[in-house]
Amino acid sequence: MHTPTLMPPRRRGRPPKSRDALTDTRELLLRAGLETLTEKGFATAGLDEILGRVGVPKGSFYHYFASKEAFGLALIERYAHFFARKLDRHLLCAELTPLARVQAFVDDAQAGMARYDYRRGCLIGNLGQEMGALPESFRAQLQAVFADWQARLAACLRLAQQADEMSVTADAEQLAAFFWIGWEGAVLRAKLAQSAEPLTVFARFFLAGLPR
Amino acid sequence: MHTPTLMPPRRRGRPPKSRDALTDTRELLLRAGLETLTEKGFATAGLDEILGRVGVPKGSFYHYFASKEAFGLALIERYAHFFARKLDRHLLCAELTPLARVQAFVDDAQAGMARYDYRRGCLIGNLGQEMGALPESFRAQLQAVFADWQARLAACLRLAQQADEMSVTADAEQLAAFFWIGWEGAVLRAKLAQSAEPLTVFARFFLAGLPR
DNA sequence: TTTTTTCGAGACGCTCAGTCTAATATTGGT
DNA sequence: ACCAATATTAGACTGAGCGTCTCGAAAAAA
Repeated sequence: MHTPTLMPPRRRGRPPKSRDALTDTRELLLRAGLETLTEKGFATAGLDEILGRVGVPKGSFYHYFASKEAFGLALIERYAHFFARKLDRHLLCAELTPLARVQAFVDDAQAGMARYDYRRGCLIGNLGQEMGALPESFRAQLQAVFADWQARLAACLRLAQQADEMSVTADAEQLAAFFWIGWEGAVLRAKLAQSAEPLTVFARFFLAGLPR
Repeated sequence: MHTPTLMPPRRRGRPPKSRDALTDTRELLLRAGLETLTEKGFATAGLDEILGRVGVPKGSFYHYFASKEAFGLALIERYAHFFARKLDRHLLCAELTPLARVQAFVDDAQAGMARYDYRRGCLIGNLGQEMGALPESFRAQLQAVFADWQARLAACLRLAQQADEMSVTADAEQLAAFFWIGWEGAVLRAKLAQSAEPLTVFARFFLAGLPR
């Protein structure tokens, strides 16, 4: 069962102090977890699968994480952070008009999904869908992440209003909420259809529907 | 473990010919499966849980269904049928203008989610999200269901164009696609937030964004 | 009646997730 | 240089769920 796919055999005992990001076990686990959970979700993702992927034994896992639940919460945090950075990179890009920034984000996300053949979705969306079977502790976390994304997008939309790309009477906050509500649906459909079309369709009509 | 919750103890042996919908075992299983899968999804839903809920032993299950996968496919079919009827009830309602019919569907769905405290979502959306871990046979089925819903809504939107509620230059088919893409996201968020707000927000902006 | 068909009952094996304990290597203090 | 404390790996262990199988019982058909 253990097929340390491409990692060198791991050494026992307390490790030397210096660990780079490529050998740090905790780091490895988080990365592998992210990949697996974005593809399969929380409940379906087997520990053994994640472990096998990076050749880490179970003992190590439970050294770094108190439980699968704790692991999940750590992943949310990490993913939220990663995503917020990506969002900022686009939505704060001074070289583009505010609405062009939104489109830039969409293009980026699209490329991201294509890169993995539309097998991986959005961790937050995946887990949100699974709330029915997830520890209740996840709910607040996930909602907080959405609130954060919404705030970032709303700020960009307000800039769009200032730049006269959109009516100043519109409610930027609500529009941002609308975007993320629908976006998660688009990601889900893209996974199902194994195509970028749902993403482009959603983005196109979102932008087209914005009050002038 | 077996707590035949509220069903009478089932009788052994070949059953009499007449079975009403309340005692037919296959029917019972499908109903219970629908409840559980809309809450939890496919992978998470344990057979034992579904079985325990209606007091049906495993032997019966595997008498009626070749596998959990076959059961899932049967559920998709049944849910799609149920939903198509609901859709028609609203979208073909002659007493309302076409766009009012869309709103009527939204209101209905909203009430439906509230009835179960926002724990149950859309079976098709749930399974779609899980495709990464589902038998590939599900994919085509699920996409077909979405295509069907899209066609029904598109027809309604074309009526809206004829009734001059919406620009005749708009692409009704694409708009219908847009609706379902986002709607699934809204259902997902409603489950997460345990509130109808995502549904209303999505519907409001969808209708408001329609080209005049 | 006798035979055949239909279905319910639940034990069984297998796989796999998640937990826990023991073993092993490194560090830091003296 | 040694020893204690610490960090990490190794893998055994438990329990749950899926799918199978055999058997039992009752209605239907002959």
